[in-house]
Amino acid sequence: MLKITKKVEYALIAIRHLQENQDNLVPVSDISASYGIPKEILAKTLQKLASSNIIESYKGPAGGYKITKKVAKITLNDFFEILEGPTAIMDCYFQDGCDHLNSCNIRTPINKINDSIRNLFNNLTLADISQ
Amino acid sequence: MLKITKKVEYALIAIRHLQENQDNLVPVSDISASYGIPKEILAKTLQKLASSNIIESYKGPAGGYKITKKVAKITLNDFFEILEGPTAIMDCYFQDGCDHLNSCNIRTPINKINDSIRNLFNNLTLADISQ
DNA sequence: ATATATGCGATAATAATTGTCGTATATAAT
DNA sequence: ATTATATACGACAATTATTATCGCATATAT
Ligand code: FES
Ligand code: FES
Repeated sequence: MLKITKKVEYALIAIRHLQENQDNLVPVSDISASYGIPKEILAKTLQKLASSNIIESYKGPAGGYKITKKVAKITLNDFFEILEGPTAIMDCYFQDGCDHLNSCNIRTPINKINDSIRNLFNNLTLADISQ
Repeated sequence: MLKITKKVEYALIAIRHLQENQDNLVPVSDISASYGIPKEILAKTLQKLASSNIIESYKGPAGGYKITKKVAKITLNDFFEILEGPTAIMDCYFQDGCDHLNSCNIRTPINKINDSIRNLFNNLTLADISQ
């Protein structure tokens, strides 16, 4: 439990790689080959990051991806939520219609813990992944 | 991603319930009925907690579970690890033989983040779940 | 034109989680 | 002694989430 997904892992690896190669356009195949990441899954992940303007994409030969300047300002929480939706250790942190809400005796403390975790991820940026 | 399991959710609900009923022995069926938790799965979870001496078990009629005094000192990290094994957002935090170790460019930052999360859970106890 | 690269939806394979069933053991009460 | 209640434990089934693959479309540099 409490695992990040491979999708996020791959994305973080890619972000760091792009940060270390800021001067070049890097195609997906380069990254997937370098780190042994399945190409298609990485491609779709980077597409999502591109549509969120975290990276820029260029099509065609000699095309690829490039990091944007704002990357250093993207928090880990934003990054996670772009790829995986709301960060919550239990669904009922966001979901309003929880069946057990009436009888539930742990909602408040769980939400506090969740706040702490979100706070942690809100105070880290993608720049912190490259150190 | 980053979800706790139902097993842990159920266990936390049970712990809080037992804390609120310290004077009685509470059978699994009471808790499972009160919160709509599948009985068998809760039973096995409480058995694990009993064998770790977090709660005490009494067999036979009028038997059930009872909280121990040391509960307030059990950290959430210990609790999680009893039920789900090592707390790690990625396997390679603990696992030594990661295939990607040579090429991996995010191990150090990921491990730092993991330390922060473990630190968070090490500074909360089961008593904090009952507030 | 052609080769290379991203963009996108559908679907398959795998793994993890969640839940069920059957049986054994202990014990209090009758 | 017998019965009813409760924990203890292992094997298995069902469900869900994650991970990976496939096919086709679009853009663009040469
Ligand atoms: S389980 Fe949803 S509110 Fe507690
Ligand atoms: S993926 Fe295992 S060390 Fe980075």
